[in-house]
Amino acid sequence: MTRPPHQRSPQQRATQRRTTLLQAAVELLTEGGFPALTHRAVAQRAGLPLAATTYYFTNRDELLAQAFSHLVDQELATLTHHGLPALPDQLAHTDRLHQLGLWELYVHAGRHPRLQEIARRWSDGCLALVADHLALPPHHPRTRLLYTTLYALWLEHLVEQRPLDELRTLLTPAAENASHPADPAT
Amino acid sequence: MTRPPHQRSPQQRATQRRTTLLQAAVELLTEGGFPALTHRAVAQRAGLPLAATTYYFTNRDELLAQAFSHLVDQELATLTHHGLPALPDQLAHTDRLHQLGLWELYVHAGRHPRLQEIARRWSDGCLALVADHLALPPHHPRTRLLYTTLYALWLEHLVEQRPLDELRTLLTPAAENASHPADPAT
DNA sequence: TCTAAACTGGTACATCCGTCCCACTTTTTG
DNA sequence: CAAAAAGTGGGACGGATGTACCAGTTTAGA
Repeated sequence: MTRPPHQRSPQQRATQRRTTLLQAAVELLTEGGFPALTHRAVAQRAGLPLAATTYYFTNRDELLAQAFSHLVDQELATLTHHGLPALPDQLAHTDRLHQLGLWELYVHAGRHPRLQEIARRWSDGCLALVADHLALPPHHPRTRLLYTTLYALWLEHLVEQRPLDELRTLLTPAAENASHPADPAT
Repeated sequence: MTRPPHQRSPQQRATQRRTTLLQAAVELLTEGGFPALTHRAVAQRAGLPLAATTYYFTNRDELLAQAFSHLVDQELATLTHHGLPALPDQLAHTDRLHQLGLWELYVHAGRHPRLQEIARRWSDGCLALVADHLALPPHHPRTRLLYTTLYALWLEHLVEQRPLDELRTLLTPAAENASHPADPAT
């Protein structure tokens, strides 16, 4: 036991510092939006000196990109773990700003080609999730239809804080019928 | 001729200055995103002194909110003038960043209650446009369905720069059938 | 063991930002 | 016509930010 028990080797300590910084960046980003992502804030939240942020990430843009990637990975993992039908409950219970941060980054990617590939990974992951739910290939029209509807209702809920009823009914087994509005009632 | 010909009365000059500043703010916002909206940049683009921005708008937030409102008005007017079916061509031809700026502001509104009502005006306007296109009430399931699909495909195109084919087929008259994937082919 | 590389952390710098202040002119009001 | 109000423009202030620098330490490879 020549080392403190909570850190193995120095390069392991280094990579742990990296992820600590990344996690801090993600939290700040989701809590306060883009302006909250400053080197100083990240360092303080991670309990590390300011210079650590510039040492592990060349740019603020770099930090942003990697935080985005990190967030996408996390969110996609959570989503696949809980399954699509649990999405409405998750939206209702987990922090709204957390979800919002992800979508802010997604839209932000429209201006930065570097981020675009990450944005595509996010939407591809969501589409795959829907395909899995329907047991259909991703390119199938019905998969696409449910995907786009989900996409829109999700974001609309986050931004405008509208009720989730529509989304809920879409994801119940009866959605098979609901997504075919062939019945011209009213 | 006691006045220069290009300005009538002083309060007319004042309101014109207001709108000039607002227009400059909208342009900067759509060209460079949020960080581009600074008092100095707005003043410079409008050809006015820096203090004019703080004179006509108490806050940067005020300026942002009014610019957002201005942009929504503009865009909604253009959209209703050209009609929904022209949307894909418009998306393909007009500046992508311009459209993107609007959606950035829309998502940004999720964090600022003051902006939320403007965001709702935007989405309500879009929904009304779709309802008009289909000659159905806004609450009709089919209206909602086309609206959400449009919403998602539009934003996906802007952010990820994916082709617009899907959107195009949705808005052709044949969309009546395309939006009912009742045919379980494949 | 010795040297080059990686890592650490404190600090300094130049820049840009929002906002305030103040002198000055023009317009409206009583 | 006088005085109050609104409009105008130049400049300054305090604060925050990204990033560079550098002295010191620790680790890895010869």
